[in-house]
Amino acid sequence: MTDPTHPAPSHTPVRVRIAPSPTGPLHIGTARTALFNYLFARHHGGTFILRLEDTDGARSSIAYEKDILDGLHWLGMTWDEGPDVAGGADIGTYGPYRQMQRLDRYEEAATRLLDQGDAYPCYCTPEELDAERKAREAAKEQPRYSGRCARLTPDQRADFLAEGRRSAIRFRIPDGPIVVDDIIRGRVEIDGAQLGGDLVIVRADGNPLYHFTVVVDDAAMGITHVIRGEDHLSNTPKHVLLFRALGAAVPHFAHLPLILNPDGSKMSKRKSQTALSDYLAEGFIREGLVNYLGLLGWSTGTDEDVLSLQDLVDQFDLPHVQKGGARFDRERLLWLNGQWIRRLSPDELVDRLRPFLEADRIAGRIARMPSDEEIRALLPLIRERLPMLGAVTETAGFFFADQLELDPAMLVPKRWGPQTTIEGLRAARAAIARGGEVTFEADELEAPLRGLAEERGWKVGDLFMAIRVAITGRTATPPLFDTMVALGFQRTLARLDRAIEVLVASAGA
RNA sequence: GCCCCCAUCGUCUAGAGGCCUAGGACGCCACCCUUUCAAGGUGGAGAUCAGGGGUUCGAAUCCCCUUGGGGGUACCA
Repeated sequence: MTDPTHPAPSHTPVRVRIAPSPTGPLHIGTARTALFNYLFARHHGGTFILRLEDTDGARSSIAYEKDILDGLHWLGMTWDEGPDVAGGADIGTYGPYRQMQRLDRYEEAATRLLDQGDAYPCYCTPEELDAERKAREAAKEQPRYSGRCARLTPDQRADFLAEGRRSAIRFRIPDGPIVVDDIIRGRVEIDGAQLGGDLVIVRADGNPLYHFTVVVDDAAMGITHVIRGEDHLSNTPKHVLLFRALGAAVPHFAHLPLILNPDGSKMSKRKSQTALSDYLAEGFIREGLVNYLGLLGWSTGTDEDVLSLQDLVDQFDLPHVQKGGARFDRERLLWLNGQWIRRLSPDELVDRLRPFLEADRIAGRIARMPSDEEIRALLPLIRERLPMLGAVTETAGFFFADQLELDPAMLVPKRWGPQTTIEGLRAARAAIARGGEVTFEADELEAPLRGLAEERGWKVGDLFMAIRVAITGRTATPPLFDTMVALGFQRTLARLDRAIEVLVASAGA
């Protein structure tokens, strides 16, 4: 914390925010940015704020707002200020935390900039601007607003008004270097002349624009550290200028590396699964996702890689954030998810599995819904076979089937023919029945069946595989005897009988 | 086009001038365990630290150039 590249937040209480725009479902990148802000806030005992940037009325919706808030909560994050529930009331004293409810503040700030001469009304129409841009393009000049409205006389303004023109408001961007001291990237210097000319901060229809609202809000909410994606780095000089013009303290900036598609471009819906809810629906659990996201672009500097949210809070720091973009690696996420599924308590795992089984029951992928006790009993057989919760039916669905779909070809082990298989299954059935229901236990089943194979000169693997497919319909299953026990004496025998029937029928034909 | 950022195994990364004949993890390949599949264990392949110049007794680490990648450049956020 005394690192020189790490502005000591101990002096001023940390205030950070995540400012999602409810124009789509919670994006995995937004979730990570939120997480890093959250970790930073909690690590330093600061305040984590959620602000909704909903000024794009046409694209914003309460459904997306809900998706975003629910997703962040689901991951385990809580915020100290902002709306706690979608559409709900704000918590915190710097509110409101929805930009649509802060329009008066933007208006006030814009008026101030106008009065100070830092901003001016611009009467150019979109058509004029467009023509200007094209002309510059043709002349191979950089796109940049000419500034034609920057020095209008009162008379000229009156004329435009008389024409019925409405004005946007532009903020003056002076030429000259602007320095951004980024905690992650160091000193970044950009010339104001490269910023595209004076910036529109309020549209002709009166709606304030993003670059303006973020700054007004960050200033008003006392944000001390702006932690966001690298895609905002180039625009930061505009923000710095705005903070200064508004007479506000410029916050510290930390630009995070972007999450990339497998091909290395900025992560997009087109090339990747970006909605957090889609991961949730597949059965990724919060512990796995948080762990993975926390390590995308940041590391502890040690060899540990299975980390809980609390571990991340304890160890998080900005200087260890990577500068280069990070490709999203589903395999690694899957592995971490499996790690965390195995670490869940039995009760917890049953609770998390239940909705997936219910969904598959409704979808008709399993015939009946198992009880909690039944799921719990199966846990030792399936928990290390679940990379994600959604795999439960694939792994254990045969337990809850009324009748297995049996493929005669699959029933016959590679080295065996149909006749041998029928023989083997009949003999196995007899041996199991002979053992009786009382001693129907994994330990008691193995010896007689093994003995049977030896006696008949069969490879145990072949016999066991035939039985396995007969009672599960699959070649890959949990351990055979545990599976039989979980299935129960009667059902095991019934399934063996049916498999024999199926084989006899297909062999006879 | 212009501006900005970045550059260590396929991927995520450790590394802040000598501890590096570059470490860990995922994935991959073997082997062990084993009735299948997993899980677990052990071992292995895998990076001339993008390339080239400097600086230094010494560079993956500092500087410059080149190349490559990414981002930005709206009356979108």
